[in-house]
Amino acid sequence: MSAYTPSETSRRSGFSLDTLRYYERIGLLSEVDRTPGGQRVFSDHDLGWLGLLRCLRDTGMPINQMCRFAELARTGDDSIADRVELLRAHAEAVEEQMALLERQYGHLRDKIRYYESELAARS
Amino acid sequence: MSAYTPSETSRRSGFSLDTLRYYERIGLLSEVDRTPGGQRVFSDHDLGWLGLLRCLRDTGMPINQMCRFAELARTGDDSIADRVELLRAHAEAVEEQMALLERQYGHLRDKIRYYESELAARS
DNA sequence: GCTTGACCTGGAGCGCGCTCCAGGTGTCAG
DNA sequence: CTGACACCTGGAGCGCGCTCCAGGTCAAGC
Repeated sequence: MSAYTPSETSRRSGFSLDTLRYYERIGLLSEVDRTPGGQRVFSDHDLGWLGLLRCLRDTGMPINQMCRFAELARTGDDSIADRVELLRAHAEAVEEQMALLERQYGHLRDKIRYYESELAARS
Repeated sequence: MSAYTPSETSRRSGFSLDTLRYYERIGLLSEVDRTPGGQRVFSDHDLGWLGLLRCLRDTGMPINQMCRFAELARTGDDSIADRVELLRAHAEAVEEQMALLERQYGHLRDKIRYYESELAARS
């Protein structure tokens, strides 16, 4: 169980220092350990959790939904069923998002091809 | 060359009335035709352009980049090379976005599977 | 002990992309 | 002609997700 400074945690998680503090403030990150002097000390467990948060953020989950997830996680094992349900719903949303993205990416490629042919015709 | 009311244009494009007006205001949508009384009349050409805007928005292009694209489009055929370059750069960004999304979707599925096994073990 | 740089807090501010509002005008069916 | 409803303008406001700031404290190397 290693200990990490705030800046190292920032580097490893990809969240800025301000964002880490913000996440703690809004309850996304619960009660990080402190030195006697009050500076934060992050654990491997915190880093793991941050990794999950990053995954959720990158897949577009809004903050308030992540807060609900965090809240469930704090209530212990009894909430696992609820958590898995939340994640499944999110996974479905992500699937739709990917489908839309791919469809629009196709249109984008079509448009590029069209412009390229215009370009060729003009030269 | 059909004509469309604002509300019909909204319905067809998926942009709200306010958004259509906003887009015109910031130059994303240039000089929409008007009735003698001053109400907007959208053309097939406008709808086509809105379709492109939708494609760009759905793939995450920021507004200011779309404005630059619109500006190029207004300058005529000479800007086609610049436009295609802009679109190609964007397409690359979209590819990265899709790759990240798929990677994180994988992690999400892993997490769900992990929770499910926890759930099974507890029952 | 002193310096330096990382870190602390509470709170204000920001950039984005709309969205809403008030107060007025246009259009069209009956 | 009238009523009802769609639409107009300029400008303010909002929700999100951070980000920045001032003014101070802590920790570690010399």
